Amino acid sequence: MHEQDAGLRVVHLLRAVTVELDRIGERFAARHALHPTDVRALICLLDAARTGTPATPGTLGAHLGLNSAGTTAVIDRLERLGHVRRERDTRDRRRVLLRVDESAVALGWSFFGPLIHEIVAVMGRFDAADQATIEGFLVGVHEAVTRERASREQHL
Amino acid sequence: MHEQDAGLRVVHLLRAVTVELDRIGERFAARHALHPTDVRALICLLDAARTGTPATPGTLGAHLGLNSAGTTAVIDRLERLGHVRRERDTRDRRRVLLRVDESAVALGWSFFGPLIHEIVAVMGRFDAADQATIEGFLVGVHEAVTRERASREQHL
DNA sequence: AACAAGAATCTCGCTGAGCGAGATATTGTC
DNA sequence: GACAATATCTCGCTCAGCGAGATTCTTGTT
Repeated sequence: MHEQDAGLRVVHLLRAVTVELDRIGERFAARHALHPTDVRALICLLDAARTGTPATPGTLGAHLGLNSAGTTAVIDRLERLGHVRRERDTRDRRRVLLRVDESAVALGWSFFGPLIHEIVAVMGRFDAADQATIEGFLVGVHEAVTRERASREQHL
Repeated sequence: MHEQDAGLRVVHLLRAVTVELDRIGERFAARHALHPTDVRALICLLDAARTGTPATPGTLGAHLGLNSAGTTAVIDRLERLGHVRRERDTRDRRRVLLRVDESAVALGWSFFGPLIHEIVAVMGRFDAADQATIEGFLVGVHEAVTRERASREQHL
């Protein structure tokens, strides 16, 4: 069993996991009258809420790769469903702050909860040293993939 | 450092990697006048070609989660760009076989090549035992995630 | 203070991806 | 040969997202 073979298998596995996660996201979207983009937006907003970063249409659009018109449309849809509220920033009154509602948080947990549980269970099969190895590998892959993307965006 | 913390961090890492891979796919699509769906279709067709499975509009549509009309549109676009050819199956003349062109294979390598190289490099930092651990973990995650998706599709 | 330049968001009209319904061609079954 | 099943395609429609520009507010300059 050569290292390179293991590398190729791992690439395939990562891709397969990615595909499955995407599909789950799509299913989830369909079940809640959302579009895949809306789910991505919700995840982004929940992340921001969790880390305390203020979210605005501008930051959201940048994360999603949408222009301002598309971003407005996403927020309109989420607001109509009651997952998000628009609030004028009192400091800089050009800006709009996006507040996620309780329903959005609950929605997020119903999406990620079972997934987190499953993966924590898989991790539970390994001892502490192996867990550290796995985490180190994923950190490495994340860095490598992020670097790859950055270099591709550069010579655009 | 509790196991559960490691589990959560790993979940976040996997999600981050997924997001990055998706973005790379989108960039790649934009650079080659393709839509994200077209890239997914190409990957699907290349996989089929590699494993020798005959690809048809029906199987492709099923993999992509599109209906027949949408599938026809995807194939039209790929055919117009010269990446795919339609060929009537001589056995069952209702069916159309999808043949990927050389250009599509080259396109696939230009997409995956650097990514594979990066990840193989990350794997190279670990010894054989750790590589086996990593692979085992990813297999476990893949199974878990696939099971999750299946159970969600079930009670639809 | 008045004004220009810039920033954040929204509105309008349009293109095109993907859907539903139905048409067309081919195959296996009775 | 009539008929249901299967594979693909056509047509018309909806709506996500884009480009261009309008609107509202802020900041720096004079």
